[in-house]
Amino acid sequence: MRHLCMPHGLESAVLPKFEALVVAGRKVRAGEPLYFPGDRFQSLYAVRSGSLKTFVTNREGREQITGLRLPGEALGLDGIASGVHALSAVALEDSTVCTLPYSALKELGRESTAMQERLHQVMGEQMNRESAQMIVLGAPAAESRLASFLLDVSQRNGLRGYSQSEFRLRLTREEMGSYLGITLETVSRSMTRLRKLGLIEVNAKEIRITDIDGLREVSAVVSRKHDRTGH
Amino acid sequence: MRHLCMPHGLESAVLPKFEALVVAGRKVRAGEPLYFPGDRFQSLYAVRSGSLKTFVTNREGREQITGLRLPGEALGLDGIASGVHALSAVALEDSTVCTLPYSALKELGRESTAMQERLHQVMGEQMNRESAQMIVLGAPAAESRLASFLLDVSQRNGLRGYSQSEFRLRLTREEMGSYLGITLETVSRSMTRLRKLGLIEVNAKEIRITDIDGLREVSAVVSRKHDRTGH
DNA sequence: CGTTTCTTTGATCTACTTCAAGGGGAGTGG
DNA sequence: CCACTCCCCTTGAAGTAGATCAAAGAAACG
Repeated sequence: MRHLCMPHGLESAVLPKFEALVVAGRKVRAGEPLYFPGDRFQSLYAVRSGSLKTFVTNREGREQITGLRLPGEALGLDGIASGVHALSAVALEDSTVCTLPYSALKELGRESTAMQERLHQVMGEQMNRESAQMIVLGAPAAESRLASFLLDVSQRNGLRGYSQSEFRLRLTREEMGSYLGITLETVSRSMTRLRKLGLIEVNAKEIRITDIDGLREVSAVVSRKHDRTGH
Repeated sequence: MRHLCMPHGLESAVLPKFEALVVAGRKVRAGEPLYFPGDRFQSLYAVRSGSLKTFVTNREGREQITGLRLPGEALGLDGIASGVHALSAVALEDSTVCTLPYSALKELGRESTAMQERLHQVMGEQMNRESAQMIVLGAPAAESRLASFLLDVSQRNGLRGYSQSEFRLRLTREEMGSYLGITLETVSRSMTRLRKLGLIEVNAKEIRITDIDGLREVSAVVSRKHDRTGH
């Protein structure tokens, strides 16, 4: 469990203190919120089991998905800037999260360089993940967006020791579409096309990647040429 | 100048130390890089004058713009996670930046709570800015993307005491398009449409917002209905 | 099991891309 | 100071990927 709450790079000296800090895992049922926009930011979370989505809801009530959090990943950073959460976080299935009170985290950061660095690193990763997503959204076509997304999930699964080639994606087609900037129908059709290309197998939410290199190729295709930069 | 290098919320006690830390402003000529992907991450930067773009270049040499940095804004965070910069940063015009060595920044953070919080805040703002951009890219149509972008720049200008209604945008149409996920032609056409709606005046790179509320309306329009969420 | 929600697939429509061509504006060199 | 060049921007015309509308099948859930 400590494993999932703040995995890499912590020197053993701080570990006991760190563990004392972690509030016992909290359960979040499928469909239930972990936090809402406007909630006071008090803690970071780490997903221990299950998965959650983050999103904003606009005036018209449209849900724009901004992220998917898998086991071992951090959650809640969106509150750091203003002290108030900017996003909604809702469980996609029955899940558990560790709670890391921010005040204690800050204190530990002042005591231990490694702890401070680890915290910065987590934030930095979050930033980089978001720019990467901007890149996906910025240019290419629907099919390659979906391919990028599947590769991303696969890779993140692998990072924590789960299967890279087979996983269950709890997002609906509509949620994926929202995340990828396309409609649910286009998600569905792209899924079918990838399946017919022999790159993946799909069984409802169960995804199996059968040709990861092929998928990488699709994800790299810049079908919107968009591209007279010529550098 | 201290003003632009780390403005809000620093208690006076740390200020002298902080100022000692800031390496004298560095000049970057129009078109010149501040850093490249792969460069070792050693410092954060704050734009003092001018403006810069950040971007990644993909295999095919396409430049995908990920951000625009105006005076008073932080730059370089993309290196925190891995110790190596992930993006390119290039000046759009003759600019100056302050250099804030990261190691010293960390140290100061350990000494002063305010300093630590300020650093976290800067990172948090960066994250939130990026999710906001994902939202722009995720759903609506070209015209509202452009409107959102202009409003964003306007608001950021206002935040630092510059004019909210009139500014010079050094990005080319192609760069804006890349940032917004549309082609340069569509940027141009959308610009024309906003002009004909009486919302902005355009003179090459000079932008004047004449009807900010109208612009807000356009930015909120969800023309791709995309939207059967019905929450 | 029946009801609701999600997914797939088809048919049409449209906004944006692509291709193309002309018109500045800024900088450079004569 | 003009002429030349290089970019960048604008606008037009045509093609297309993806949105929208629609309907039926498949899971999920109580």
